[in-house]
Amino acid sequence: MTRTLTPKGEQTRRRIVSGAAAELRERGVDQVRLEDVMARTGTSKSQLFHYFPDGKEGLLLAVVQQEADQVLADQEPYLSNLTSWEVWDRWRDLIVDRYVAQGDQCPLRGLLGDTGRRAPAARAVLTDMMDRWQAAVAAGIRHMQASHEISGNVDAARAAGGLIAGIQGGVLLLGNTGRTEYLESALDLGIDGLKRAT
Amino acid sequence: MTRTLTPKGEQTRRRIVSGAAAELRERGVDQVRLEDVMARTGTSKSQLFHYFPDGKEGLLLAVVQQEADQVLADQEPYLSNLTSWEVWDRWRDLIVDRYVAQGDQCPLRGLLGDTGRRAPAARAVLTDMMDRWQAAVAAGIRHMQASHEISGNVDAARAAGGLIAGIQGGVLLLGNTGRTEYLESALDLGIDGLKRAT
DNA sequence: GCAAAAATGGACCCGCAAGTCCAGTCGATG
DNA sequence: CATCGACTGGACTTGCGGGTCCATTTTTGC
Repeated sequence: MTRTLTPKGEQTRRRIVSGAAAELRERGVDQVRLEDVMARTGTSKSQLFHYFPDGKEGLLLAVVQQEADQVLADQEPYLSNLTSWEVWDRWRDLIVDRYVAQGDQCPLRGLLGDTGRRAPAARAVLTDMMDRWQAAVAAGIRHMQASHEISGNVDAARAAGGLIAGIQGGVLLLGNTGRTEYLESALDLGIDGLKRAT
Repeated sequence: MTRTLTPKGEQTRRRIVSGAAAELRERGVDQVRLEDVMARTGTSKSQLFHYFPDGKEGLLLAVVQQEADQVLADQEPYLSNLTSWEVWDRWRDLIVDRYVAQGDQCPLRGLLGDTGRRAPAARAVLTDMMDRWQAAVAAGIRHMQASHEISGNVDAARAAGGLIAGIQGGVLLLGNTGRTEYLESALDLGIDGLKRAT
């Protein structure tokens, strides 16, 4: 992939990616111009195309890859240790806090809209992230089932999917309406439902 | 608003709006070109600007207004009569069927993404729709509470918001991954939770 | 220290799509 | 049947923004 990159080149490349990520957060996917990235990172157009021969799409992909990992990492250490209701509640609060603080600055949201139809590669990265996310939550549910705190009748993977859908929708509506209740309530409804599952 | 429109003009205007709506479904908000609408509706650019002096944005707004109402209308007669668990279940199935059939052709999804940041008017129409949607679901919850089939402890408006968030997220993920489980499970998790609420 | 390759600057090209303009036609109304 | 305003056609303008090119400077490896 990267054929020959000197230390200096690698540094510049990183600067471009993180600058593009910031620009993406502020302006949204289909509003970012290469010129914006250039201005913010102090680079020229030829540098952009030097490091990302596929142009905007390639740059976008690099950013998405980085940000997708970040989304999951931001949920630690709770996400990987959903082994008691206390942790579940902390996880819930962490998500709410994170997205409320972030507001409508989600760098990935644009890709989930129909902008992503044009960027299949970026979309694939996101689907992969969703899978990992769902798997982590499902593992938590199974753990709670092992300790008989969630009914064994619950389909862990499916319930995890429902919970994640609620989070996605909640974040989406948070960005559009500015109201946090959607996200909060979706999480509460889902988690409370699991607690009381028969 | 409409100053003088002869019957013929009104017909043309309608043809443009519905053609634009179809184009919107197929290509997505930020991919629709005026030229596409012209081709589909057999109109010229001057006609577009004759009926929509504000250009693309105005046209878009007209379409969104129409489609937003449609979203709610499509959920009838159940949405307005969530007075028994049987109706709730039918409503649930209707939503799943509708969006599965629709696939990723949701004309509004694009607006909910960050494309909507540029179109505040269109976004306002959507927020209004969400409010009406939430109010209808909340009314259903309150009705079930009156007949003691949902606990009085449940905050109806809040729970309705959570449910809608789940639907939104489910539809979003359906469009991206092609999997229906997110939407189905979000609805099940939410409705089952209401059934068992203490 | 010297080729070769990588890194950089910036001018240029090009296509696309929104929006403008004006000339011309149709249709309602007196 | 005359006239005015709504309606239509289509050429033209304009600006934006992604992508290309080449000359120049800097770094690397021998």
